[in-house]
Amino acid sequence: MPEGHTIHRLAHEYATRFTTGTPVQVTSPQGKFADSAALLDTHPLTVTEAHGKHLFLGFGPLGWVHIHLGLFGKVSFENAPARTAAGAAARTAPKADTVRLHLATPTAYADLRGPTTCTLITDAEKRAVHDRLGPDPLRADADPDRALRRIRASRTTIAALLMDQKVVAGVGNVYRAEVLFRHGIDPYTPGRDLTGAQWDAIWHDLVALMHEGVRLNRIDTVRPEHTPEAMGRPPRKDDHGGEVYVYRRATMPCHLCGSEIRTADHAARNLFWCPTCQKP
DNA sequence: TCCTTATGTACAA
DNA sequence: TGTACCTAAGGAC
Repeated sequence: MPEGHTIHRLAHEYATRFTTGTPVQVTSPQGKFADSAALLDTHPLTVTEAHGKHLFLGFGPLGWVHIHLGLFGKVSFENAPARTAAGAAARTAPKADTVRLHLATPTAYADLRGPTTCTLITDAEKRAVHDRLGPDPLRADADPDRALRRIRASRTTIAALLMDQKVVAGVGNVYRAEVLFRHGIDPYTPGRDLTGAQWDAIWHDLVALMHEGVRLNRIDTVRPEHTPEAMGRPPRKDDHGGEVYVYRRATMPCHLCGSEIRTADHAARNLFWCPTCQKP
């Protein structure tokens, strides 16, 4: 389940295994990508790229596979030959195959499941995707001033603006909640009231946090002085792994001030914040 | 075994 | 603002 760090890591993982000049076997066991898979089958993958939560697999003149994981999408990699369909069927329950995109070489394979987008697109269509995305803290070409101009022109809350991929690309619900906590910013602050210094701090923190996310393959936002070891509290027992300040900690005490962490439905997502540490 | 939930987005009204 | 879509894990029974 992905925020931008996941997608950048996937771009790197696909590249490591498949941009080797070796022809790649491309199939769609689940069927929804079958026609395009047939077109790409046995061609080499030449380059991969990520912008925000969008992933692009380049097949040279044949175009790009545009992937968006949505809320549930996942990719699994194996550094081993793929089992044959017959072998796989013998080993698994007679449940429908959910693999939308299967890439395979003699030494590795990758299975994509549950994406909201997996389509073959042209260079022009890819450009259009980039054009509607804001700066990505994980890309070297990102211009944070572009984001600030949109933020300062908006009455929408900074919480909602951070999730708007036209404003900033790659930030999701966890980084949004955590970066606002780390800078003591009330999530309901209107964009136009955010100071340049606040945005500067948010942006540079996102760059650092998200690079760390790519490296660890995990969202970890707690400063060294606030870790469970440093503060003598039990580590987080949770499926997401990383240590966080507020994300999914509703009703639990704030690590810094002890106040109950609050949650609210905000623009169709769950927002989490500390009412004491994040004052207007 | 069923139900809920989820790190997301697009589209309709 | 509500709804549709895609999958799998975890918890309640």
